[in-house]
Amino acid sequence: MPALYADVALPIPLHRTFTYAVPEEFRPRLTVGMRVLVPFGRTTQTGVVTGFLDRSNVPGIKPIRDVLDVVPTFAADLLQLTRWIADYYAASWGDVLRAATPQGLSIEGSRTATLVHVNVGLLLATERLGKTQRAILQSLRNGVPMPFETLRKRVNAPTVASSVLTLEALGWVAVNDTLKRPKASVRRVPVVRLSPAGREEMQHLRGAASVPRSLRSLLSLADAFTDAATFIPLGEAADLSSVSAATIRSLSHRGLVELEQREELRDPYAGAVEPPPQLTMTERQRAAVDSVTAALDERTFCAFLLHGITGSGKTQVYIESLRRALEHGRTAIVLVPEIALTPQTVRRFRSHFGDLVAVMHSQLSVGERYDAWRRARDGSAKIVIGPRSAVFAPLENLGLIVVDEEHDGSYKQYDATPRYQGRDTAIMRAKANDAVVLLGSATPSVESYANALSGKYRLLELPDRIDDARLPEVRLVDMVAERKRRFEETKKKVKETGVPFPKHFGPMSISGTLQQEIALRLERKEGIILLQNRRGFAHVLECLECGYTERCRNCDVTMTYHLKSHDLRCHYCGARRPSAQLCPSCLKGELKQLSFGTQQVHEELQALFPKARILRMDRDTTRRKGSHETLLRRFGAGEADILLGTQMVAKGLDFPRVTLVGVVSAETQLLLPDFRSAETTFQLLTQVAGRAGRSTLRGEVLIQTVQPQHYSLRHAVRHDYRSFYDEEVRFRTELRYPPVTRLVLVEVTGSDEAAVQKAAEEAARRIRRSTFEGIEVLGPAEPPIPRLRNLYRRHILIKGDKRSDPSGERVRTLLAPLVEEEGGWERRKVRVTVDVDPYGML
DNA sequence: AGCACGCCGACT
DNA sequence: GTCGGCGTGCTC
Repeated sequence: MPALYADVALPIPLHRTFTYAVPEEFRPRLTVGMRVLVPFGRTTQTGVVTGFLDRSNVPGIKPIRDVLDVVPTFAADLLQLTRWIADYYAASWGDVLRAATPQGLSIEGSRTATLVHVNVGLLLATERLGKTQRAILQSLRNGVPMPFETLRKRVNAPTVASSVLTLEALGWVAVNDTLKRPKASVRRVPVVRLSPAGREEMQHLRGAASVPRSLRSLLSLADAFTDAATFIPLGEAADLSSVSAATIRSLSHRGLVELEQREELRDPYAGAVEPPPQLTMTERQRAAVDSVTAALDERTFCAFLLHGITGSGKTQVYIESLRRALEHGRTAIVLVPEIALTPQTVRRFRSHFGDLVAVMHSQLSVGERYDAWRRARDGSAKIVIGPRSAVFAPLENLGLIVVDEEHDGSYKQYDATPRYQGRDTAIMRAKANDAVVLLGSATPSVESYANALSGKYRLLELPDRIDDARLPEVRLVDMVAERKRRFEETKKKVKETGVPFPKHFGPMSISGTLQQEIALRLERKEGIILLQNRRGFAHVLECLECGYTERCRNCDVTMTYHLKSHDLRCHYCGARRPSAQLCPSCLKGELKQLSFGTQQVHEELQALFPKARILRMDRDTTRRKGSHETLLRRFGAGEADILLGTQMVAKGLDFPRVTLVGVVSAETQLLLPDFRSAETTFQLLTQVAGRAGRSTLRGEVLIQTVQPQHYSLRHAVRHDYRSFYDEEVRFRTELRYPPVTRLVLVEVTGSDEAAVQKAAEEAARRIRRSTFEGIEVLGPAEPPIPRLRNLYRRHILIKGDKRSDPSGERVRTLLAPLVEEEGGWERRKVRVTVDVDPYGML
């Protein structure tokens, strides 16, 4: 018997479900995983049915207003997975489900206000009304219903509801509950073909001496069809035959052609199919594929870590493994870092699997994304490729999940709930589906490599480059020594020639060594890539006398100097300020730029090599959609000699002509106040080094640094991941960081610093009250960026021993007093966010 | 997260 | 005396 009540998860930060009555009419067809429209307070929400009940003693139960699905949006495995995310990452189930729903599928209730009173002018003239109320009446004066949200923006008020409702009580305004249509829908196009009658008529006409005027169009139309039985789009038929769409429609009225509406799938990557290149695998690659295949055969969960150096052919292993999964009649997901999801990546998979591949990408339109999701669900797509959120692809019979560049930080959502890790979620999903996970990287995360060494994952290694190309030679350039040398040289020159000593002997970003190598490549017409990462940490103005730096008044970080506009900008909140010439602190020194961003390096390079063609690639030059692609293509085509940019250049394409990679300063990454900085430095350097010398030409990499003795750099020079790992894991163990511990970062923010501090102390007290063996609670502390977008911040860091608490269950009990008591203390003037397994901790 | 209810300062 | 500020509590 169908149940009377349903539990519904709602996209609100309350960690529980709500019970609704299921009206008679919905009972036969409503199932778990379907989206429903429910009344909630004074609003309407889209929720997901998570279970059924035969009885409930919740007082004042309301009925479900509508059922939005015919087929459940969430199959059982996805419901379970989202539940796990909610539990593990301390988020509400409804919020997780919303994150897993294709964009545009949710329906939001919205209230609209309509003017009822006839004469606004009279009201405004005669009645005594508040400012907001007057503005509302003004906005509504033309009688068109307006959603509260629009109204709120129009009158520029923080909230508009109470004022409108007052006006409603006075009888001047009517309030209606309306629903916004979902943005994504199925697109249909008319298609046409000749009907049997039409085909018969054609036979007659072809034999006939003269064609009646009324049938001439049929004759021309027939040319458009290569095959009488298949439908072609109406527009196409009209174009090919020069018969207007209206005429074709009239032919259909006479029964000579058939018109139908066909669902069309919006696919921006359509036609990107190329014949696959011949696959000849190395012994190692074959062994890796065989291991994956064996696990697929067994139909049990198994996780592999594929450690393959750059250029070792990891993608081929992915492709062959995917092929095997498909042969087993199973489906697959390929997760890639957001930045790597380029048309080239897609084309590579499309060339092997054609239309069986569906692409999910945040840059697709809502409709395109919805169609990709639909193709996954109805089984017409067997492989879904996409970033983090593609882990929620509604595939049935999932056999394989590939996580490319598994160490990449973009798998962790850090800026919104749920703060989940896509790679770890993939592992949980595979586990629940008896599927195989293949994590691939040239520089595995310390966490994953530890799992591989402990036997939790199986390690597959590709230690050789596929084309037998040699790894590039990597050299460190000691910038301290370099500066000293340059100082001595200048001094000598001053002595010899008598020219005055330069007024500002500021640091230069390009060392003599790097300069020489660049000159050599320019002469040989070989490509050069220069990396200068972290825009926000460069371009800083410092006082030459006292070392003062200009800081943002909202965010308390050093501001960045922009050459074009000659002003200072905050990288975080976007605030601008003109830059002072004289130090406002000591009033003596001059403010000068002591470190470098891509723009500064660009200018210096151009001065050193006036003839060199330099392409700059950073967030400023790639803001426009597709410009990233264009820049890479231009460089690849040899339109420029030097590609200069931020981390983006490390993840681009392979350019055979590149023989020199220069890292302007390893410190920009290494000096970040984060426990992972050595790891991310090693990863970045290895990755960018991999850009050099993929062809027959041997590549060379120069890394400029002030601490050439640092282990991260030393091991990067020798391409020695394992030694780096050993040293890094020792440091992590000593300081009790992952992988030996599990971190939970509790952040308290608010505009009242004292309140933030107080709330943070209270939060820390509550956490400590229930602490237990193996748990360490640090803080509250001021984070490296103590103020962001005018909000003060405090961090509390929880370190939990992973061995005694492998699932994180026990650590979660500590968070209960923070997340369960939604009201009360934390609602005051501060916000508390919980980030389990955080990435950056700035 | 919204939204409503309710209690205190600045305006007619 | 009211308007509307935000602190507090609730939503099936």
